[in-house]
Amino acid sequence: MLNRAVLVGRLTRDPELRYTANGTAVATFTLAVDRRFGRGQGEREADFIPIVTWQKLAETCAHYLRKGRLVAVEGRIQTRSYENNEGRRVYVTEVVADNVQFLDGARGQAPADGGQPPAVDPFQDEATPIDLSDDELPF
Amino acid sequence: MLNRAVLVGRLTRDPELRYTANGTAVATFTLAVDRRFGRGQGEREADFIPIVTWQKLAETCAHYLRKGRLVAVEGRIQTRSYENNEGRRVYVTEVVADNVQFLDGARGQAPADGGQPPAVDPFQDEATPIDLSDDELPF
Amino acid sequence: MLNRAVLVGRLTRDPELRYTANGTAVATFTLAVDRRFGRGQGEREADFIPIVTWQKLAETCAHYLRKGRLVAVEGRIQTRSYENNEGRRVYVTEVVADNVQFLDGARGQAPADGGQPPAVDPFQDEATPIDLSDDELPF
Amino acid sequence: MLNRAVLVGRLTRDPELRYTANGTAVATFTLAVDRRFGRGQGEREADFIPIVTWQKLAETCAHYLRKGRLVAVEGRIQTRSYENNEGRRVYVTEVVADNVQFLDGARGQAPADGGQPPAVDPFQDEATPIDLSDDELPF
DNA sequence: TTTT
DNA sequence: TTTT
Repeated sequence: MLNRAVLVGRLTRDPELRYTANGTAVATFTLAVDRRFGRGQGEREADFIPIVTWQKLAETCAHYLRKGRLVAVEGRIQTRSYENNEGRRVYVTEVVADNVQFLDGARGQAPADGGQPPAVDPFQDEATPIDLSDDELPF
Repeated sequence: MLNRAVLVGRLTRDPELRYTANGTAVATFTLAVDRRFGRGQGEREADFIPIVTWQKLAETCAHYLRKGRLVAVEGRIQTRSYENNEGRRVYVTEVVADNVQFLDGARGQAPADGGQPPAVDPFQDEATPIDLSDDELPF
Repeated sequence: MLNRAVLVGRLTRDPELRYTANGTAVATFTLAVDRRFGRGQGEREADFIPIVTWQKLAETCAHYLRKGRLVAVEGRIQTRSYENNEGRRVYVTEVVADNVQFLDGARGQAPADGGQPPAVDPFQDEATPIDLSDDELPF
Repeated sequence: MLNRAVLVGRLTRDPELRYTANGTAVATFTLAVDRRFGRGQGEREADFIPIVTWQKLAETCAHYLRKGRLVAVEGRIQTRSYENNEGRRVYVTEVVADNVQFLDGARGQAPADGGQPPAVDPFQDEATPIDLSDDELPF
């Protein structure tokens, strides 16, 4: 009915880019979101939140983001389960991002994949949300 | 740095109320958040999102909410891991709610626990977020 | 860069439906969002937040919503200014909604405009956000 | 019932710090939130969103923030009206922030007010929301 | 298994 | 393991 998450944090590692069986790009990364607490707010901990992006946004993230970069992420919380290689059902909760903003201003840095920029303008504001529910995630 | 989730959905079952070693109330439940998709939006699926609440808000939720009730939940996404009874490390992602709004208007219904209302006014707007990071979750 | 508002509240009156010079539908209404405060949370006040919706979502809102209905609204905060009929510049801040969820379950009620349902399925989840920035708002 | 705004943008000028009749600190500033649109996302515009903060958070913002700084702001949308100096009723919509994150990493920069840091640790995560509804805003 |  |  309504499902929205907004996060600001840093990538714990470079994004991973894969493709589904029918060729749709999927990028995944983990966001470390710091949290302060305790009287005086001196203590610090982080939540590590798994992010998934699709299509052009996935390719943009894979191309421009890398470990340590600061980003804002908007999306919805998704739950899914899959059978792991030991035959166990594993439950996953992650954020499916439809908007990723680069907050570091590091456009001049070398891209994470060392390669060519994707054909589309990477600095777009919004992903085009298309029905991908039939896609089998490759992980 | 910034971590906010906002959800509207229905409880999949009555909340569970427990207490930590040092007596803090914790209530947990799962929210079914419907999602429509496909051309014509005819298809429907749900995300099932685990919710945790603490203290007075936990007792209020346990007392007034039950399976099927419509609520709005605000909180932050948290990740944690624990050792399960087979000695495996299990990773959990859930929403720690600091605001739960009852949207059904079913205040006159029998409470989920059939008992006495909690001492505090249940229709408060915001939980008082206190540092509970040392608390060992009983699950 | 990132601009998201999420609201749950009730319409203060029936939505108003208008059309821009080039025929785009625009619906406006005001949302009363209750807030509790004070020790004991006994006191209650409301914020009255102006909402704008466009296109199909506008027609759906105008057709199905009416004064008093409970809705969840997602969108971005927008500021604009215009010259009023006394020649003064007036500044307006409002929420441009791209998702409106009907929370009352009053699908069987008479529609606000007493007429035919719009051709599209009204119970869609997401508006199709199209560039309307050149449209001159008729108010 | 539920009222949450999340913004990332830049200050259009240094914050203004004032005090209410009974000595409560209030800081105000405007956030420019860029938006991209059009095919290719080449066009760019901004929403200019008025922000209000109270108490310690107000003093922290006034002390550390200045024009151009990038921040994330969380809060609720508030509407109020007041009589201006011409005797007209003016309606204002603004975001009352309870969390402001500094995203520039410019902790070493000279503070906006050129003075002493406030006594409290400025890098706290959350404002302590206290009932200030009786306070008369000095503007 | 985690980022600054 | 899921709600209307």
